[in-house]
This record gives sequence, C-alpha cells and structure tokens, in this order.
Amino acid sequence: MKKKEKKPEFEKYEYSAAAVDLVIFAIINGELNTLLIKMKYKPFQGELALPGGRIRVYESVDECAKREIKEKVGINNIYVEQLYSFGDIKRDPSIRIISISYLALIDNTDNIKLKTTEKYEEICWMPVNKVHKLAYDHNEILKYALSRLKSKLIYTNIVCNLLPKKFSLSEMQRVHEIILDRKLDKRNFRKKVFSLDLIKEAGREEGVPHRPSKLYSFKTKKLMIVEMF
Amino acid sequence: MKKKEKKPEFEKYEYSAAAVDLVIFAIINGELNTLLIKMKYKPFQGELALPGGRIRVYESVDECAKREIKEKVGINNIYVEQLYSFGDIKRDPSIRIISISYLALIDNTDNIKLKTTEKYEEICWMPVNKVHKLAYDHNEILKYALSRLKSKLIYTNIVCNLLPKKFSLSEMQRVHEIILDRKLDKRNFRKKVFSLDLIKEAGREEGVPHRPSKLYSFKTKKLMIVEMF
DNA sequence: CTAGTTAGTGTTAACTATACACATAGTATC
DNA sequence: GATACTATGTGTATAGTTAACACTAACTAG
Repeated sequence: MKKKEKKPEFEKYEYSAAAVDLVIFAIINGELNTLLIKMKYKPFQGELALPGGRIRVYESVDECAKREIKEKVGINNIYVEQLYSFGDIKRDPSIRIISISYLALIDNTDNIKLKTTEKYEEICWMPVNKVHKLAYDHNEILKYALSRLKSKLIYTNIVCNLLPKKFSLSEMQRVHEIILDRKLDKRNFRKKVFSLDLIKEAGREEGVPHRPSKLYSFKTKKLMIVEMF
Repeated sequence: MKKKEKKPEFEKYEYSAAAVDLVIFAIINGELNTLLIKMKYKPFQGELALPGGRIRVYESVDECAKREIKEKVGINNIYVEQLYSFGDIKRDPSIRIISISYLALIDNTDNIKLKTTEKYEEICWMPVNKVHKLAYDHNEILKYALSRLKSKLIYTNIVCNLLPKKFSLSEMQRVHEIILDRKLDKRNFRKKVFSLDLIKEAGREEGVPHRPSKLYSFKTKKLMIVEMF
C-alpha cells in the first residue's frame, strides 16, 4: 500500500488529527444527566453533540480532556477516565479526525456554571434517557460511556464521584438504581456497603418532614476494585 | 490559550499525528509470548519495541490495526481489540504522536511466518516474562494489555482465541494458569467449563505416551460475558 | 395526637465456590 | 506380558455468598 491514493479531500492531512470528546455525567433531580452542546456551525448546525475539541501540540491527551472540562464546567478536580478511541474515516464528514473519548463525573452541580464558547450556540445538561440523535458518532460514544459507568458501578467504588461530600444511604442506593436501572433491596444494599468499609458516619439530615437519615462520607475517593454487586 | 506557543520542533504538526501499536499474544511452549520488533533507526536503534505504524488517511483505526497485523504475521481472522490511547507529549522523543494500542490473540503459531519490514531489523516472539526495557512507553502498553487479557480471561470466553481448533481440557486449564499466574483446581475447572456449555467433544488425542485426553472445540468463538472465575 | 413519610434493621433458604484423593488408559521398558 | 510411568478423568462435603422478605422507628404537618 502506498501513501497517496483515494479521497482527494483528505490528502492535505497526511496523517489524521485527533480530538477529545467528553461524556460528563451528573445526577440531577434523580436522573442521570450528561452535558451536551448545540452546534453553531456547518455540518451539524443546530444539532446536539458531546463537548470536545482538538488536542493541541503542547498538551497530552489527558491534559486536553481536563482543559476542556475546565473550560466547560469551570472545575478541575473531578473524576476523569479515558474511554475509547473512535476512528472511522468518515465519522466527521468534513475532515478526517480521530476522537479519543473521556468519561467525567460530577458529584454536585450546585456550584457549576456552564460556559459556552465561541464555537457553540448553547451548553446544557440533559437527562440521558431523553437524548435522541446526536451529531457525529456521539450516540455511540454516549452508549459506550454508559456501559462503562454501569460496569464500574458494579465492581468499583466509583459511585463516590457521583455523590456530594455528605450523603445518606438512600441517596447512594438511588444513584445505583438510576444508573443500573433496576430496584435494589434496601437491607442487602446496606449490608453490602457496610461490609466494604468504604464510608464513615458524618452527622444527620436536618429539616426534612420525616425521620432524618444518618449522613455518611467516603473514607477515600481513590478508585478501588470492590465487588459491589 | 492560543494555538502557536512553545516547542518549536512541534510547530510543523499543527495537530498531533496518530499511530497504532500492537500487543500480539500467543501461547508458545507453555509460555505467554508477545511479538516484538527490533528498531533499525534513530532514537531507539537496536532496542525492542511493539510493532506498529502510522494510521493512514484512507483507513479507519481498526483497519490500520488489522493491516499491521496482516503485514507482520500474514493472517487476517484473529481476535483484535482496541486497548487504550497513550498521549503523552514526549512519548516519542522525535515527534508528537498519539498511540492507539490494540490487543491481538493468535491461537496457533504453527503456520505463522513472521515478516520483517524495511523499518525493522528483526521481528520475533518473546516470552512476556523475559521482556525488559522496551522503546517508547511500550512497557506501559504491554502491562496494560496483560491486565486487560487477565481480566477478560476471568469474565469472558476470550480463551477460545488462544487455543487451537481442537484442544484438551488440560491445555485449556494450562492457558488459564499461565496467564493468571496461579494454579487452578482441575476438578473445579472442568465443572465450571462444562457448566458454561461453551465446548463440544471433538475426538481424542493420539500418539501420546500416557492416557490420551478427550479433545474439545468451542461451539462459538463469539466473545461472550461468562463468569469463568 | 394522628396521619404521613422516609429511615433503619435480621433471618432464612438457595446457590456458588472451594478443598480435597484416587482410579483409569494409554506407552515404554524389561 | 508384567511393571513402571505419566497424564487424564471423576464426586462429595463444607464454607461462604447472594437473594428474598416485612415490620418498627423517628421525625413533621396539620
């Protein structure tokens, strides 16, 4: 095989460029939400897409992902994990570009101010269940991110990145139920969580019109392999 | 942040180029081997490295991985899976390049003829345990590949891609023991394998100086999630 | 003080994983 | 052809884990 053949429009890019696309999840109002942007220009104008951008020459791929997150949601210290690289030739119809996708988790959206950039018309949270057609191959990326999140929820303590500093066990169980999309048994859930020794007591709820729950916090947020289910 | 700043030597690549690196495993003489090449030129001359190459503009990333495999080992229909993308700025000291790594498994090296290319001095199998310093960040890639293989061995039927068409249960158990690096109980192993209903009988061994084993083959080589251990 | 709401708590049964030892079917050798 | 050698092939009992299940407790609102 030789270098020069086919696809004249691609010829100017001797090798392919690379970009990062982000799947940023947060639990909002009892639903799993993901951050989406509305495209302002050209081939997907007006359509929704995952946020992302080109990798610059002076930054590593991980740094690019973190920079993009910082630009969009204004924070730095959240869980970030590389997912998969999507490399079909025509995934972007205008130029050849490889997308390295990342998963990020936000534990609390209260202080998050979304920032749009020149390139986007709008940026917003959207419940994952309500996402329909996205631009590019972003539905595939989102699906991949969801399946990764589900499996890590089962065999790691990743849930700590989706809960605020202090939380009740009911909240924690709710997060599991939302993401795994099935009911869990309350007593078995609590037994399991306690047996894993991941959390410590942190006071109790106040001002609720029913029995207040005990609050807990994670002993550590370091990712660990634990059999949750 | 602006596009043009720092690192003059990188400036000519407005965005980073991408390449594929391959971790090709095979069981040879009761050991897990990986395919390595010896570098012919420049920064890592004479050192060992994983085989790989640039992604061309007219091929997808997956196609690139398959082409590279075809070029090196001459075959097409083997198990291939993307692993992870390594994107540190200086991972290749000469230019900025992102490596998308792939895992490939060869079930039988009997008919494999290794082909070197102009770029390499040599290509050879090497037992994973005997691999020392590799060029670039290839030790890290190899380590990642090994851990992926181990975990897939535990929760999928991936072992079918490391066994010849017909095999004995002892052989199969040996592959697990080699990769997981621990002894397994023969009776429990067999019980498990039979209960998963993955294999069917396929004759018996001949010409061995001891009780001949029954041979089996996989009902399907399609990757399935099964709790092996 | 009653109703409403969510929190919190143990036990049993079914299933799964683990530990463990000896007889069998061949070949090679004397 | 008897014996030694070698790797194959097989079952059971115990410990541990998972899954199913319903009622009392603590608080607020009216």
